Amino acid sequence: MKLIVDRSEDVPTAPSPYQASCSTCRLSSLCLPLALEAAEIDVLDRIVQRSKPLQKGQHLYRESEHFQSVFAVRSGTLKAYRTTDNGREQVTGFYFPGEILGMDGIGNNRHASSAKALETAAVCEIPFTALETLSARMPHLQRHFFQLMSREIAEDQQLITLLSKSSADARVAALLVSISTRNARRQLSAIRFRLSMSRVDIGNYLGLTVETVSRVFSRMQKLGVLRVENKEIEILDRDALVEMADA
Amino acid sequence: MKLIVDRSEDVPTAPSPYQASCSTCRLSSLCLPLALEAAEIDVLDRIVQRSKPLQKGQHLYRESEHFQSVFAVRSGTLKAYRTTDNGREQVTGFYFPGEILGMDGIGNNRHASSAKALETAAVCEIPFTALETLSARMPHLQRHFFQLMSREIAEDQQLITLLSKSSADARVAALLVSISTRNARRQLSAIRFRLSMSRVDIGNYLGLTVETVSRVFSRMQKLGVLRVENKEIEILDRDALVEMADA
DNA sequence: TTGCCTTATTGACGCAGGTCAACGCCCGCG
DNA sequence: CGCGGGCGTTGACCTGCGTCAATAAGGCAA
Repeated sequence: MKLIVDRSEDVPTAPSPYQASCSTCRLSSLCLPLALEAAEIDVLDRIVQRSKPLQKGQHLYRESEHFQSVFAVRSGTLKAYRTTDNGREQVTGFYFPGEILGMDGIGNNRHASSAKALETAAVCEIPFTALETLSARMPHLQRHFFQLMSREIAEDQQLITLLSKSSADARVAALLVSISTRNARRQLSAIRFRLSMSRVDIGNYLGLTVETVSRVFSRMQKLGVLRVENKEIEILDRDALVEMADA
Repeated sequence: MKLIVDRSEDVPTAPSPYQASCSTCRLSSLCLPLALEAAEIDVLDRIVQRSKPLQKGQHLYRESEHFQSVFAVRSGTLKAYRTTDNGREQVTGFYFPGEILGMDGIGNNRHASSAKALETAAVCEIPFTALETLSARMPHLQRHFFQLMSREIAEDQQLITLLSKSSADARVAALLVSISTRNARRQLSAIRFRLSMSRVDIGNYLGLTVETVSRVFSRMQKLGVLRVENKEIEILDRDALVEMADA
């Protein structure tokens, strides 16, 4: 039996300065530095590790691997997923620049999910023990990290609600609205964007089959709510979409 | 328009020592004190507030109320739920003795859900700012609280998987297994217990209708997996139940 | 105890979305 | 440039669960 996980396709953790610092990062207003003062950011900066970008399909970490760090997305998109006992996959989230992933691993020192790049992606690695030490010294940071985790809980609960109650149309609409909103926060277009995830991933995340996702897209296009061209999405009627999202 | 929330049925927060201390609490091995040393427990003890028990149906807190504290269940059961934009209710969790609730409110200083007693219940209130201050001084406590939040995330993700992929049978089976396991941790019977929640709550939590829940119970009884008598449940074949839970 | 009201069970029926199958279209690779 | 394999779309059919309705069984008040 093979005890060593094959990491040949995974990213090396060798330190190498792919980007200057948190203080010059244009995502600092979304990411961990939020709510920190300049001096504090510098301290945080010293524990953050930047490594070479992940290629599409590469894993950042895998379920049940030893947990060591949380990660901030710098560019690109990642998906988190877990494998169920009966071998199926469940996508638990998509992560865009400025967002933090890996927090589900703190609970018992093992990653509770796997994370994989959906396209070329760069991340910042934040060693957790260092973050803990720093948090004890910097109340702002401690507070902020508690908040980030709490928000992850609240967002998961929203997804639970979506999966528990909503129609296929509502689920797809909710995802599109969510992506649109998150794009806006990053100063990107809220009405025109490229889906970095496949239809399979979307369906998996939303608890639908690929066919249903496809049909919903077609239907929304026919209704004049969306324009869909492969992975390119244009939202033509955002209000209608928001409406559909809680129907 | 009424700006003051009606709290007439809610619990008063007046301090009154309904129970001695964390160090004598028989739940200390499940709850916040876990992983703390005796001296540390005493410090924690001083910030915990114990108030008079909640009656069945009473709210502990309500969605969008100002967030101030997290709570540990001492006895009884509570349910957490949120109200969707279109007015429906979504049960997001059940909380048994030794478990912590309210952590979803940290993110933006408002409770993201409401919590209501399903039967007479006693809770310990842990003011969050005090907990933060203490955490900065006691690394064990900080670590433990990070872990608790992380586990809540991981559990929500499990529920997401359940709702996204599983049949009605699997959902009900998974809930029963979960309750059974949590009972065992509290040294209670893992095979015979009373459901403190209604069929409506179960259905709501699992994304099913009352009728379906009822039918699943009947079916499982016919198969000899369960014995159901109103709220009393006896698990006759735990292995079969576990099997069903991931089918 | 009686009576009322809420909760649970059971049956008949319909439909949203899953399943299966066929086909077209990107896109990466030789 | 042409070929092959994954990805996406569409259609036809099927089924698990929701919906509606009727009845039973608790449980609490008086």
